[in-house]
Amino acid sequence: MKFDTVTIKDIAKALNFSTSTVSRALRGSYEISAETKKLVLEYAEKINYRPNPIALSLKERRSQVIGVVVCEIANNFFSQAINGIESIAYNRGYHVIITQSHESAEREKVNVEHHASRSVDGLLISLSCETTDLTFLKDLHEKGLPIVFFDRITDEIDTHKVTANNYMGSFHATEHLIFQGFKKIAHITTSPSLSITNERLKGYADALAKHDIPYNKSLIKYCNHSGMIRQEIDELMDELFKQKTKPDAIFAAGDRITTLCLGYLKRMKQKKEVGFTGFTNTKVGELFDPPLTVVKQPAFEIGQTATELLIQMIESKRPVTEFTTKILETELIIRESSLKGVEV
Amino acid sequence: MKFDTVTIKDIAKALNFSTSTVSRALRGSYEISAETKKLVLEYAEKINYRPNPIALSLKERRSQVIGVVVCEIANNFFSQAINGIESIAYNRGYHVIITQSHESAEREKVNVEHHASRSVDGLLISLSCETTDLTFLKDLHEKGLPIVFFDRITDEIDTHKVTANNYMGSFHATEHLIFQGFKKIAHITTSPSLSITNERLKGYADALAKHDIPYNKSLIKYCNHSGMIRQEIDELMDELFKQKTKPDAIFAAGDRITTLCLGYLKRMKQKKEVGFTGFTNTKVGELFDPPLTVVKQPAFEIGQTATELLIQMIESKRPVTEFTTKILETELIIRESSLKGVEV
DNA sequence: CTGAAAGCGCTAACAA
DNA sequence: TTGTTAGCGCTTTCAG
Repeated sequence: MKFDTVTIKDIAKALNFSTSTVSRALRGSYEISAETKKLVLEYAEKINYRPNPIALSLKERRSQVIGVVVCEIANNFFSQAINGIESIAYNRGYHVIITQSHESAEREKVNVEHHASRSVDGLLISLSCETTDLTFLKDLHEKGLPIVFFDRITDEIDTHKVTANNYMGSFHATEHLIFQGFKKIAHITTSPSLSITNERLKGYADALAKHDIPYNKSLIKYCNHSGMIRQEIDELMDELFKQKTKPDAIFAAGDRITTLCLGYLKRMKQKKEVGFTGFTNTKVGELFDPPLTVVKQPAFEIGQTATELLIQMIESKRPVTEFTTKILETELIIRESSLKGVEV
Repeated sequence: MKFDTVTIKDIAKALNFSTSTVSRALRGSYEISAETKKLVLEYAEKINYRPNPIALSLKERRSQVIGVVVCEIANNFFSQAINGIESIAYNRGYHVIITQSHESAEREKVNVEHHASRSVDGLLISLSCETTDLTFLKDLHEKGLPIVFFDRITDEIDTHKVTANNYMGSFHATEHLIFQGFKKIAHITTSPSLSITNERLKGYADALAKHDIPYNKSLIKYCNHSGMIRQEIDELMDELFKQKTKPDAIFAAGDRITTLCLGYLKRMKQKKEVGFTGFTNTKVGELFDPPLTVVKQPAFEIGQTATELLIQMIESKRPVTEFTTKILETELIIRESSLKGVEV
């Protein structure tokens, strides 16, 4: 607490014990007489004593805090993942504090280092799309800070990772569009620097290949800001619809991108003509016009799994050296936006 | 940092100074020779020294951290408000850490006290709908912790408050429905314990009164969980449509409630018949079927304003005793969902 | 079973 | 200008 809070010292003084005795009584140390323990506990209760976690962190280098860094909480995937994180963490006695990078590499670094310097016990991170230099994370990792990557992961650091099966999610979504008869499927995706981008691109490409549809580079558009900036999407879409091979369907690779693309199509009155599906965890896909076909990620479970792995690392007696990468399956929810020739 | 980090002591040892000299040099104290300062600064840079904020907090009782407590980040209003908060805070050199109460009074208390005990410099809070006992906040406030309430505020604590003009927002929305010819306007709202609930209810009631429409209690439904639980909404809606006075329009008072009500109407195939408007900051209202009429709150600005006031309190030399309550105007965005007799 | 004392990293009052 | 010392709240050897 910040202001004139009761400390262990106050208890000691009032009860005429030493601070160490009080400390021991409070932590339920066995080497203390039942009577003293009772006395201390009761008095502490009475004056509403609360241990100071800052002092504890300084001493113990433990905080019972898990730091989370995501690009943006105003994103259905991440807010759901965070709920998964909290659901596990709180049950295991950890606090969760959340920070946003806003897709800025610099902000991400600042957040991570701030977490570390405030002694979080572990870090859960999904990388920003601007991030290229991972040394700040490597350093922390080498110093022994438990880190689990989720969603946007990296090969450069050897630790636990949890992500959706982006490859298969993308493959199925693309194949679904192909089954519907679409032939010129554009893929609007996130920054090429991200793991998810490549996984999804590969799924898309493999689905095309399987069905002998030529892979047309001009139908692939990267958003370097992953949908943070509307103008970027508008420009990409403009290009897309101005070039000679115009798409007959769009497959968007992210929550924000999906919404922005839809907005664009709506404004251009193309919503009904162009087949559409996207990676998004929105809960209101069925309320859209037309109802939205989506690739839904198990966001909550991803958050949970990442947190379980992290806590496992944190609480492990000896350094963990065996790491897993968990891949959770996505779900393709088919609604009208991807059905060919259906008028609502 | 957590593990074998360089401390001021290391620098002192290496350079053969005392720790205090190093400390002073680092903080740019004037009472230090230019040469020493240069030496220290350079060495610190070289070995990548980072001050330990935990130690600082313990000592200084300052942390350059602002704690935020909201019920839920998976809510357009709150995620936008948080972006407003961060936009100001980071420019002023504060870190922002976010926690969620999930509308649980207990969790809220835990989060608040955790923030306080980790020495946040100030607190930004929007109350959970379950909260009735505010003593934990009063205590902290009396001890001098700067607190600013936003959105869901309270009369019980005298401090700065920032909220939308819920009364007028609600009044205009209701009047708009009346202008459209709706006569049996149901109001689905949040928990009666919340400030916003009453403000919105009053706006609704006054709009009815102004147009001589009887206020019918059976058309008012409270969600005690503010839309966290779908079943609650479904039951309310069932009741609403089973009673003798069935609503011809619905006015929903929150982001989650809005979506859940819409989902219900959709499933009941009532979407086109029943007029609809709701408080929500969704960015995709126009993509809905039908496009959604909304009361939009200046969430970003609310976050910004609250943060400015908070930092002002934090940095004020003497205790602030004059408090303001800022009320920011909402915006009614009219789309088809509230237009009578329009078929899309 | 309990107390004294040191120390986590840092700052600041006091001395020199 | 610099060093010494105490102390923020707590835990933990080491003695008793």
